[in-house]
Amino acid sequence: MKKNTLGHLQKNTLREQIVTLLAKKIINNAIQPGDKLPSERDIAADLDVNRATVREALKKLETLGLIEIRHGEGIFVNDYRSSGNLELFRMMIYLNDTIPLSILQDVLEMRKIIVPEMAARAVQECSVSDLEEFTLIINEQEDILEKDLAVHHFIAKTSNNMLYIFILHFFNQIFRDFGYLYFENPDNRKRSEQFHQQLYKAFQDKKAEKAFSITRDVLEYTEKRIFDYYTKTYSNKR
Amino acid sequence: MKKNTLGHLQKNTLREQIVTLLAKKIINNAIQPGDKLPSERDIAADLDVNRATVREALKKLETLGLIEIRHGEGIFVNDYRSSGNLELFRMMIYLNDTIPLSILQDVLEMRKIIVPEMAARAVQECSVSDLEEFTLIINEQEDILEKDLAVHHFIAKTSNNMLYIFILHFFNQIFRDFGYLYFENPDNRKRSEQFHQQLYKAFQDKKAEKAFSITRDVLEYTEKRIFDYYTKTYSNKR
DNA sequence: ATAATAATAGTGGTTGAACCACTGAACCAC
DNA sequence: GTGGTTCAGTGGTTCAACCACTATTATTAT
Repeated sequence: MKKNTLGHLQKNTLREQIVTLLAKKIINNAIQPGDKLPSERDIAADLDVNRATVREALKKLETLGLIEIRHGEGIFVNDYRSSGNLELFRMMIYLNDTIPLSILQDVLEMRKIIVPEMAARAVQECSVSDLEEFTLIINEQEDILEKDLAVHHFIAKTSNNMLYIFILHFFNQIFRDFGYLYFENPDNRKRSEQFHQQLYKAFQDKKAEKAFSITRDVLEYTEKRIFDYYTKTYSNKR
Repeated sequence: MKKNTLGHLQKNTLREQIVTLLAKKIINNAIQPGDKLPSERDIAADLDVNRATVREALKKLETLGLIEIRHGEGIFVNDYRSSGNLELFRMMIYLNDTIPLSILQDVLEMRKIIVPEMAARAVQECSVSDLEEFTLIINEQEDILEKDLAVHHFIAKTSNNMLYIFILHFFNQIFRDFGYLYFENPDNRKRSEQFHQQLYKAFQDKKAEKAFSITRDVLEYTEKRIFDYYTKTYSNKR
């Protein structure tokens, strides 16, 4: 493989390789916020790829909020800690081999704040046909992970807050990738089934406060179990 | 929109025009989820632009979660309601001339849930040097809008939850563009100054519960004033 | 006839060279 | 100083061609 100053390329399409390469450099602070990147022509020459390919990669990095491209001036690195968006946050999770504990904590904490509130609101907005949909989810979905994700998505949709749907989708993307580990444990599977049943009853009875506490409790249980698992698995590395 | 002396200029690269054009078609359901878009070549020919330009636009739409590009197959429209991200949500605000009331409600509601919790957490995490930074923000920032944004950013940073920083940045992007209207009102300016002072005291005294209630109260005030303004301004259109 | 295989058409991915449009700096004229 | 002019460097766009992947169709072997 060709040696160059920016690093090596390996993965899928050339463009995605460039995205990953530059994103890593920025997130790992190899390139500092405010720094100016080499020109598109220089990057292309350095990586030995075409300028159009580099431009597509840069366009993605710009949409992720990692860089700012100024016509006639150049390409500048943003401070992703203050200018990033959730898609970037998600990317950071997958950039490393293991999900950093700090990020996991952040996600679980935010989830614990938002989801119970939204469950309470969903109860208030829940119509008869919504409740029927809830029944279908609980009874017809075999896979426990998919069922749990569907329940959360139902909460999001029924809350009638589009912003919540988007944020929840972000949560679900993460838990779809890591949740299968969680549900390998029979206790956890049982706890989730219990949650679904309890929550359904709260929706049936229109008890918003009940839905709130039920949801908060299961998320606290989940958080505890995930931390246990995490510290057990990686304790030797820390 | 953004305020400046002479008025609002719209920047317009060909690529961004294409992004806006296609995004509107998708969000307004002129193109349905699951639909296949014309090929890159056909789109380029249809719009009378080069294929490379179209590709850059498509790359952005893909990063926004609006479409999925499959090598050898084609371009497919996603269901943005379940696959979108916050950057897309933000774009939806600016696609129309006026920010839809429903979206405004969603944002304000979510803000009311998240920010007080984070303020409480920030108090607990707040160090002496953090408090000094808070002092600087309150005393040295002249512009009330910038000061308010800085206070919120301080809360986010001090809470030590990176996910919150990202979500708050999303809020701030919106309020930076619309907040000047809000602060034209002297009552609102005064209310915010009061909030900053009260919150600083809560941080000083390490009163997390106090910070929570103070923040919740000001957000409720803000929400009310914004709705008043909105319904007053657009009442004839509805 | 059927199943495996090969050719084909259509799609996105990449390339190279060229030119346009914008920015900042240096220089010039007033 | 102030305002133009030029120039070099940057991103934005174009064109024409080819590569790589996918699904379909035609062909072949059984």
